[in-house]
Amino acid sequence: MIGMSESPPSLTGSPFSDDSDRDQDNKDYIGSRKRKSLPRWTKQVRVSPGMGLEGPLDDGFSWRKYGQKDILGAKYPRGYYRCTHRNVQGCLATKQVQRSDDDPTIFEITYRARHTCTQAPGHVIGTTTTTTSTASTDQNQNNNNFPPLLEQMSHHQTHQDDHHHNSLSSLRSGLKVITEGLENPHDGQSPPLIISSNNFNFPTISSSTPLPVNANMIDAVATATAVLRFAHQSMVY
DNA sequence: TGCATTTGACCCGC
DNA sequence: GCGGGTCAAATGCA
Repeated sequence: MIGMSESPPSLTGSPFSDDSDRDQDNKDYIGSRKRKSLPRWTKQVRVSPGMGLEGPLDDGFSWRKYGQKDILGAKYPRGYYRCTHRNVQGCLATKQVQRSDDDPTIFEITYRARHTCTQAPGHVIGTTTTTTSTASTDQNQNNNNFPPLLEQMSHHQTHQDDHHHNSLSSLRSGLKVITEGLENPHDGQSPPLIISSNNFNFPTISSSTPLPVNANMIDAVATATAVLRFAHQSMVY
């Protein structure tokens, strides 16, 4: 599977170390429910008001909700999702969806562990939903592929403007992908990078253009596509 | 009937 | 002890 052949973020440098602990020792994990500090990364997704968005944002993967909790100090409950293929393929990817208190149109999505399933996120390239990484609790080196260089990608994608679908243009107007957490790779001081419709171009699925993509870009493209798919679905609804 | 969601309880880390 | 994260039974839905 493209993009998943690589090792998921690991703290120890040993591929799958974090997840495999839980995976191969799954019984122990279930029995003890011992939590380990998994690598995580966060992205914020802004949606247009009135889109009727609730619950998990469709990032191209199939998520199954397994819990919801009211978080202290948070206005909205936090939803807990895991990969639908967890049982079948042992995919340990999980995500948490927290609606922003300040701006209900912003959803903060925290991903933990990467998909090890073979599920295609509705896109031929990329299998992760990673757009931005915060590696909030763990070392940054976990994220071999994170954070995706959105700016780089944006610049690259700029050359593909001609391929944009007109029908998608309107959708983009209300979307933003906001990075947070880690310092800006350029200056380390900049505020979160905001990718909006003005400076972010979504790739086309059918594009056969051989892109000199790297892993970061693949992740970023996958996420961008996922967000776009969500917007499209919301529009359909 | 099978799968997804809800929700209270349980467990762990701080 | 508290709060966050997960489990699992109950429930809903197609």
